[in-house]
Amino acid sequence: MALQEPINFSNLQDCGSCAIRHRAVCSRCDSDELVRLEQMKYYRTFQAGQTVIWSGDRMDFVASVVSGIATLTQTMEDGRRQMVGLLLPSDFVGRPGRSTAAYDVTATTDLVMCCFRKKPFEDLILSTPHISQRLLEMTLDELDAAREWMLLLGRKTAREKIASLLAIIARRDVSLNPRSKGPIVFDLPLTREEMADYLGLTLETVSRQVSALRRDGVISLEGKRHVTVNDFDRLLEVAGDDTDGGYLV
Amino acid sequence: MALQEPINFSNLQDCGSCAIRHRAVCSRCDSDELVRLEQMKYYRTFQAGQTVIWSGDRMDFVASVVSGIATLTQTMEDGRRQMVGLLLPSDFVGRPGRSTAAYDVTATTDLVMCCFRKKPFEDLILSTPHISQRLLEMTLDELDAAREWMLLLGRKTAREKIASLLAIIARRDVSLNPRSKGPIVFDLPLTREEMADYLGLTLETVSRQVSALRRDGVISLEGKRHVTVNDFDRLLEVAGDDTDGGYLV
DNA sequence: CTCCTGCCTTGATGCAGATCAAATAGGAAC
DNA sequence: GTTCCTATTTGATCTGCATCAAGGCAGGAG
Repeated sequence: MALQEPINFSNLQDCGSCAIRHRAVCSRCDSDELVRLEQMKYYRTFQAGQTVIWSGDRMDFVASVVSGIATLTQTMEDGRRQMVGLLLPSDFVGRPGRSTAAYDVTATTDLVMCCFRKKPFEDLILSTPHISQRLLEMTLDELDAAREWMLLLGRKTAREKIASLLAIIARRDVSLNPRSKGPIVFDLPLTREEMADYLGLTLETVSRQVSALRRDGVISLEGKRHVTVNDFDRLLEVAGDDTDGGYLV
Repeated sequence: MALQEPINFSNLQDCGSCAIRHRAVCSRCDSDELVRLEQMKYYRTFQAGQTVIWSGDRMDFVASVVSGIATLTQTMEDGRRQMVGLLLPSDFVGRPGRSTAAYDVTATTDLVMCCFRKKPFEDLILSTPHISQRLLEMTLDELDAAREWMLLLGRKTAREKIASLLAIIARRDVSLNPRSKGPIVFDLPLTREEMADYLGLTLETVSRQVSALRRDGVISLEGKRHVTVNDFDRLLEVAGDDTDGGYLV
């Protein structure tokens, strides 16, 4: 098909060559099941900063993040905000059997999502254990992550919170671009304010604690976003995590 | 069988007459599926305060809470504790496909659990969509609850936290013993320290804030555990929750 | 009855992180 | 280059909750 056109995600991409094929909700599907999924899927793109959907809005799709990063946040009436999820490529958005969004979903970077029309998707998972089993597995992983975050929010100090967040991002980065040796280097995908919303802090405290970790030699910074983790074990220690659990996954 | 013996849960109870039959992981099962479940199930009882399992221990069962209340807690090396889940009757414990416990599970009251041997249960859910679909639904509910708790832990004040906890317990109590009118009355199922571990506070702060809510007339206390909610809307307001979402569910 | 013991309350004080305020640093538009 | 504009840093001060420290109270054992 129209190969010379500027890329339009609407119909171009087939599941077989999808970058998240082996990790997303569809990872267990056989080719028949993929055919059915392709019939109900469409791509949507968002620019960094755009809102994907507001909490309470009608939501007639579920989706997988294909590329980019999105956030889930809750907001209180007086404006206090808490980020409750960070969605990375292959993560799933939405809930079968629910008609409205429970959280604000925002594109933190440019974002591509693979959306499935909700009704057909709901019908499909009733007949396709491969999808619902994978979805169960992913949901259980998210529940574990949420509970780990509860420990962070309830009991960790600001310094430990920052170190924990950096450790999580560093881990993810290593798993995506494995480099055999040398310090871990990455760009922060979040602003100071977004970090604050994730960690239950103010942006000033985030800034101060990042500076403190730099002063103490745990990390180095070039510009505001580019981070070098000089000693990952040291970072984990500062994060208050069990050091023995610190394998890079 | 031996009807005159003191009650032994091992073989006595059949699923058909089970109190949580319609809410637990088995709620969608047909009678064939129940027969298979019965073959792999056994009951265990715990006294208030007993530990069901320690984080990291081998866990060769999954289970439903039949009666009583259990807690899930995480502990850091230095002893800081955060409760990450409160398990009520019909709630599910354990994770298919995982061999060790991820959290400490403790009986807060006397507790009866309906345990399923893990390997047979895992085999069963592969062939029984009724169970895995119900489990998915319950896991998604828990994820929502965890995320609501993240907002509480990250952004609410001590006063709001206490009010939120009381509101949750009050809601649950109303849904279990609906009384058409009058103030909501219940016994706290948690000690001040357990409340503190749930809310990310110290027990002293919990005690002070409970006293403050009593002083302000939001609640009344008889003894340390018996609570009367004088005005539920007022309680929700203090909790910082959307008042319009305050229907009793 | 008294003496524990576990749970809870209350008071005094300290400090981590919030809040208020200002300065600085990069980009983008021009 | 200059001028905005936004993100970030840094400083000064305040405050909510933690921490440290005494009791109080109810229930069980003797």
